[in-house]
Amino acid sequence: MIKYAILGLLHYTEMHGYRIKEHIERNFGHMWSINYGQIYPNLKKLHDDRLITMKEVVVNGEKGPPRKLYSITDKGREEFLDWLNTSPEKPMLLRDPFLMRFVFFGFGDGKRAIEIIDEQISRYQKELARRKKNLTRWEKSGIYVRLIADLGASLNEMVLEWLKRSKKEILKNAAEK
Amino acid sequence: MIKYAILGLLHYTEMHGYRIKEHIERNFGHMWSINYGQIYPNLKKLHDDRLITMKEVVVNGEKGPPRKLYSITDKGREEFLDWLNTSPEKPMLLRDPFLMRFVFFGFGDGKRAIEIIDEQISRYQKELARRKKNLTRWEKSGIYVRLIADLGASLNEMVLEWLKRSKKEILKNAAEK
DNA sequence: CTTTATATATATATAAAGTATATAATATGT
DNA sequence: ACATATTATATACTTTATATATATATAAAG
Repeated sequence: MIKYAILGLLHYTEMHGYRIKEHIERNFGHMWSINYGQIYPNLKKLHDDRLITMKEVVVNGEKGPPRKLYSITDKGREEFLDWLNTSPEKPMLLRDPFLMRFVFFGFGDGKRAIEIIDEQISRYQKELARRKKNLTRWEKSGIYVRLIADLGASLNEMVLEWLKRSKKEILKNAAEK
Repeated sequence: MIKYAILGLLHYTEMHGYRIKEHIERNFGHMWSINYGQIYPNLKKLHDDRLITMKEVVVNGEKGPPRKLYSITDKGREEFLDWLNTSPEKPMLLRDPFLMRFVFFGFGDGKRAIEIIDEQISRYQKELARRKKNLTRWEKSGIYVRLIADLGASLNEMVLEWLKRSKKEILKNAAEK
């Protein structure tokens, strides 16, 4: 799927690997992260498959080694649009190290569980503040990107409320015993 | 992380691979799925590392080849609890093939986008109905498991509302042009 | 004016997660 | 007797994710 994320970005404009990472983190970094170890091998494969082309450029006054600018080809555009029109294969996947622990908190120390929940609450509070502040930034990026940003903020808010409610219930439950 | 999911389940009771998959899909299948290709290699590794023990049993009157019953060892219990007490490394990851397409819908055919959103709406409606019906089933499984089930249903409901709202906004937006 | 730190940029090795498929044993229906 | 479904394990392969190495240029510190 990373393949299509890259093709989608190159659909906007030509880019090099480093810039692609920046964009992904800035744009849909609400919900995921990406890694150079995923980007460069994918770029290589896309290039081998003739879905993108590459030109090496040195930009005067800019830091770092020469950049490899990739552009999407007609073949790439075609394959990207084919993918865009197919129905998504699988439903949402939520693999979260916190939730994973949460289901098993009954086996561990209740006090430590509350501590971890508190950490999570402050993490989500910071994140929500950051998102709400940035919501306006997406207004001009088109309706779909804006709606995704809305979803990100709503999800964040919902989970935060759930965390607070859970903490209360767990404490109440512990007090009753 | 699958390693710890398996250890967590074996913390309840001894199990064989096939049963582990059943349990994972039944218990936290709200949000993920798991695969034999992930379970058996993990069981092998856990056994090599002496975190679980194995005994092969043939249950009379039951179908299939002999089962390999795995139990958690003291060493396994220790490592599991250590993990449970550590702070979760990374925040929630949301890698969804639908959302992935959604951000790029601006590049594609608007009518097809609405079709895919409709598919998604009916998918989420069915799923939400199933979840709400099952919510009571978790009541007896302890507070943490119940709270996770609540979160699953809430997330489902929220995304469904977002899908409906998005559809309206997209149609309105298209009509204005 | 040199060394150190920092930002930019690419690349690769390894590990973990996920998909697809093969194999085997037994119960059950026809 | 034979096809079919269910239970169960196993492995090959692909994709995703982490960790780390390398190179270049600017900026800052001493």
